[in-house]
Amino acid sequence: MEFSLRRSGGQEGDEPVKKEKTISESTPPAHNHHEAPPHLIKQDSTVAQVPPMNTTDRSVVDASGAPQASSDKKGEDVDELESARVEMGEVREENQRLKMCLERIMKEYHDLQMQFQVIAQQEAATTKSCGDQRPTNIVKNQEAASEESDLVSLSLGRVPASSNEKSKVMSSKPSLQLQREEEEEEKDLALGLDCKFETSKSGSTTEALPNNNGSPTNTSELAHKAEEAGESWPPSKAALNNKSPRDSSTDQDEVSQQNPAKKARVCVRARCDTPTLNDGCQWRKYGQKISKGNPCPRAYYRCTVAPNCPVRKQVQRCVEDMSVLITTYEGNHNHPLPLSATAMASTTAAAASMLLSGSSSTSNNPTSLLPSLTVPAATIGSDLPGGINFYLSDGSKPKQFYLSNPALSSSPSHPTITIDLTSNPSSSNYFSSPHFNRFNSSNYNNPPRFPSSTTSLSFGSSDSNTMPWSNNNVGFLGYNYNTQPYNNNNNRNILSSINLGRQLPIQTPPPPQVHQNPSLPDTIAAATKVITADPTFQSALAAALTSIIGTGNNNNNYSANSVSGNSTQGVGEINSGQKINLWGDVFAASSASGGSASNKVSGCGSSFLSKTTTPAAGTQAAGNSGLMFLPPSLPFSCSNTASALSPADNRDKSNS
DNA sequence: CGAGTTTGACCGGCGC
DNA sequence: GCGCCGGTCAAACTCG
Repeated sequence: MEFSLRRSGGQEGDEPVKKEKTISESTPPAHNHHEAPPHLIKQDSTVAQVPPMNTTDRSVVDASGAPQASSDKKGEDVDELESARVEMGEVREENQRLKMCLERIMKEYHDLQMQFQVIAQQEAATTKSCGDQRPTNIVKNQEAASEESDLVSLSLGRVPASSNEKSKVMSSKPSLQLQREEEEEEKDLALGLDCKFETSKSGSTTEALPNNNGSPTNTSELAHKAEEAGESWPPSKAALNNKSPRDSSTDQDEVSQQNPAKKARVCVRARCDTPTLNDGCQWRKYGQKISKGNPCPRAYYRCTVAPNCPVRKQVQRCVEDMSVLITTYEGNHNHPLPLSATAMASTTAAAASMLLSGSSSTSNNPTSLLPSLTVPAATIGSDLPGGINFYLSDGSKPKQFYLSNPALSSSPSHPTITIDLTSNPSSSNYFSSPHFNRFNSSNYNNPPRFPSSTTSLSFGSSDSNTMPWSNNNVGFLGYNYNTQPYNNNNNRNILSSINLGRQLPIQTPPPPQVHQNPSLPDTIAAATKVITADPTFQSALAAALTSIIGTGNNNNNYSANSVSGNSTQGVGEINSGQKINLWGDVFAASSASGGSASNKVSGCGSSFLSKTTTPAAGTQAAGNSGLMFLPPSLPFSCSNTASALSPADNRDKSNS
């Protein structure tokens, strides 16, 4: 609770965060000590360090104040003093327990880090022994290992030291200093998600990729690219501020040349009866137009949280289903986000990053534009549609969203990734439904450029019946390349049927239990391996997943666990699915404090999309695979406060 | 009165 | 070169 409040305060800016941190470190509320569950390691650790002083101070005050009180209150003061001493003793005991707990966790963290280094070294040695036959793979393995160590930063915007440095620091620093450092990281986290893709500064990932032209390929650079793209969005704005619109000289030209694939967009489709999705941000409408092919007007909004925020969004009703609201986000926020906005912002940022990573790291091959889902050339022209289809189900309430293949974008200058939250139950045969073609295009008004090329990634229940395109019953996670070169047997194992885009050779042996209908735990475990193989995809996936199911119940164990903000060390390092876990934690924490703000209007977000996996299912998922499926509720809701864009509101301007 | 919205005009990219 | 269209601007307007 208190952690969330501090994070919330952190949204106001850097200085308030620092001040609040300082205050919190020096004089934490005494009651916090009792409210915090024991597993809130960091929070408790902070408290554990200081409260003795606090309580001591209080006892001092009592002791010093008592003699000065009137004599008729002396007995009362003595009683208070006694009770305070008892309480102080209890607090000290609890502090000791918390200290021990912290030390134990730190030790475990350190041990795990050492083990990881050993494994990484062994793996590197093994791959080196293979010679230079497949340097790309080796490099990618190392990169994967490196990135794995940077999962936290990739997910949460931390900029940690390398694992070695970190371990050194961890082992050498006093616990209090360590905690302060961790809180600094928390502050970084709280300061927004703009830097969430910043990775280790070791630079190991950049040189690792053999890829091409020096174009950025790792997540960090891609994110930077996305950010640059976002910030470079308002050329006219910049022109207005600095120069005449016609004076499009050096700077912008350079930027545009350096970012040919700029203006990535993330399109969110959600069923919503209210004019706009309340995604937590503040938006100002600056225009409205009728777009071709859709009688519903398209409204243009810009983010007003910060004066110069480049983020824009477009809101438009779906022409085929007026209940579906299509919100397209473009650009990255350059300011701390309200907690209620972090989920959507991180989702879109991750998706945009994913998008740009592909478009920037590859050539003109449209099918390779999908960064983490590189389509084998053989799939071009196949009958499979392109895109990532996330299909979440608790067995009875399937949720589905679709990340269109940006390579299929009909507007190359605006690669778009679509997150479909409409969860259309009628689209049981999703790819064959009329909706698909609509989603498949980056602009649903336009036909897809490559309607027949396809990749698909599906997340669904183990019930294959709920996975319309799953033709080999891969179960919980299916990602099928029927034409994948090394996947001649679709039923071989899940890894062989999944390619997360790097064309990695199958590094891990098939899961021990491989059969046509793998049991759910096995499938989840396999899926986890696959997911964890690609940090970029993890980010996008985790963000998207948590956007749907990762927030909501503020009084659950998940959010409480997330409050620590440091679960990466307690859980993430152990769990191969730490990234998703982290995102879930973040969003849970986010919703815990900011949900009330964003949910002041109950709209489609909660009413339509709050179908959930049961806590038990989430627990099972977390336990088996590290995928912490948090109790759901969408981080955004529909807002009635925004300007109307209802189907009836067709005061269409025909001003073009 | 300030913030936000509406709406006609304008601009630039793109296809023909 | 021209027209279409998406996107943005900015004055007028509305609202609290």
